[in-house]
Amino acid sequence: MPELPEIETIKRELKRTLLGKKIVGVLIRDCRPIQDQSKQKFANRIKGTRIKAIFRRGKALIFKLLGPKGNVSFLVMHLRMSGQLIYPGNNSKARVSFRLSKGIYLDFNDQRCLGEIMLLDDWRQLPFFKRMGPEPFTMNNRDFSERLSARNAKIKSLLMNQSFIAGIGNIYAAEALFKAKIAPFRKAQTLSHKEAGRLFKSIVAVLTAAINRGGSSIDQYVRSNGKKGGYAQKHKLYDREGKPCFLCQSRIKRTTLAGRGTYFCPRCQK
DNA sequence: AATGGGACCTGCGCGC
DNA sequence: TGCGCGCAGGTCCCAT
Repeated sequence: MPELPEIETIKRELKRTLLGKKIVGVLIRDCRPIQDQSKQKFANRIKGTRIKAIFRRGKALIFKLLGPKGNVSFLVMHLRMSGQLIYPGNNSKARVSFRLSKGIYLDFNDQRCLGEIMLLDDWRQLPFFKRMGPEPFTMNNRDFSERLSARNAKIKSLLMNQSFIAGIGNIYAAEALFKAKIAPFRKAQTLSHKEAGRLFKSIVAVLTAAINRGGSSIDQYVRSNGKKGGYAQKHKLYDREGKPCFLCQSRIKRTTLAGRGTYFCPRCQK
């Protein structure tokens, strides 16, 4: 799943339901999500730990765990394209089920099997996080514009580049560009200072609105309670090829950019 | 260093 | 009905 708003939604929900809970055991039905160590080692290490904190970095969800001997470890999850985290879980086919006390499970489902689960002593040492760019909500307009002006890539590719800015994927890149009225295939450095500022504001606005509605449920994404997020109904572009633009009635176009489906309004976005 | 294309997976919808 | 193809919210690896 998904992008920053979806992971942020799950994080907020799981903080309410899981903080302080103990992981009694883990059921690994499919070991593919866990690749950095053996199933057995993973299970032994996680057993008996307590969830002390839950936070998000980019599109990754991170649990801070405290072991019985006071040792700290971090459970890092990336849902990639089709991962789901469900609590309380009820799926006997979940790839991984974390057993909490009273026999209640946290399920990790993942249809396409691209997701990842890692147990680490220090999440910050992971190369994935070391090269990750700033969070949109801690960045300011000036940083964004300055970094943008140094780049030659097409603006949509750059927004989806996690080392440039963290958390934005195909849907929110498209929606933010529409709101800012900037065409996705423009080269980043051709954006005026004013356009860059408008784009940054649009990113923050779109991500915030999506979080407020619990994310975009397209295909697999659901909230941790299994219910759909409400932002897909608010999409102005995504999956609307051939339909009229809400602003100018022109037909929304779809093209491929950097290997990804890319929607835009040929009239509104310049 | 930065950029773009293909690979990794499974399953769905479409056209023939 | 059935098959093959293209497509899907992400990221890594590799060639340029």
